[in-house]
Amino acid sequence: MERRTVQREAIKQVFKKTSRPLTPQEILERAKQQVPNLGIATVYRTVKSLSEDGSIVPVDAPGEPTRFEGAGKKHHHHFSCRRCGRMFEMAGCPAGIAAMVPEGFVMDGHEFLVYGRCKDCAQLAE
Amino acid sequence: MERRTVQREAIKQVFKKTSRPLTPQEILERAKQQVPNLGIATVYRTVKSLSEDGSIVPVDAPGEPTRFEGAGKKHHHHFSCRRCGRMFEMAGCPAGIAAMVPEGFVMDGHEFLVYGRCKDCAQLAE
DNA sequence: TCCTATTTGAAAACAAAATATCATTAAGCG
DNA sequence: CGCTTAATGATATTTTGTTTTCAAATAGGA
Repeated sequence: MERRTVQREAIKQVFKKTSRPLTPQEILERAKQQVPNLGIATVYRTVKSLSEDGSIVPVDAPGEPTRFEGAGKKHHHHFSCRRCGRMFEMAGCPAGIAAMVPEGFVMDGHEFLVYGRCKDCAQLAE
Repeated sequence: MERRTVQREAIKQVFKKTSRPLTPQEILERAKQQVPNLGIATVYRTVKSLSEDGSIVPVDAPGEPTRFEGAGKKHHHHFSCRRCGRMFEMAGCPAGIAAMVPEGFVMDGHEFLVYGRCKDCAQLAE
């Protein structure tokens, strides 16, 4: 059976407290506040099992490590900040997607990613 | 000065003949038809210089190697086939993007990727 | 044609994310 | 409280894409 450990609980808490998708490293940093000597291997193991049981979902972006966010959210997309590298949730979905699909092609999913500066970074000069 | 070699010319030809984005491996396979013992290192080197002089542009997708396509096309997006792994060009752009960006965030680009079956693969059973 | 600097191909090296290994720790049932 | 075994942490290993190295080949000016 799966044992309840402080490490696993700490990682679950991180997802409860954060709505934006997190990389394994970000998860590690946050969970370490509860379990200081937590190892990255445990993060990867836990993230894998949470992902398999469906409580979190992977969010992939080009050239970046896979991030994870809590499952069960409404369909949404993401904003990737070019300065701080963090990813944020964006409500809604653009229109007219189906019309773009070429004749004969069958769509079964889509991904939309906006790049720019997040609220914090937009105010900074450089 | 930059020398004109059969390898470089063969790689340039590949981009002239193909409109969809190609991975370095795909470029290698195609260019090998002209230059049989072409090496992958030369493909990477050439792709890098063509990319720097602006004649081709990188196309990134999550979890996949960077692809490249000829520059100077109209704004467009891509379709990624889940079965054969090839990526295709899709004309147009969805509407209502700006409205999705949260208050205070500044957008400077976006990426849109549709997944499914390409025309060839849509007809196949499995 | 000769010469030199650039380019090439093969293989080694590198980078970064993810997974595996293994001795140690500890969850939780009896 | 013991005991068994899953979970952990540190580290090694794997994986995959890309870059570097270096001897050999070659473009192209003299």
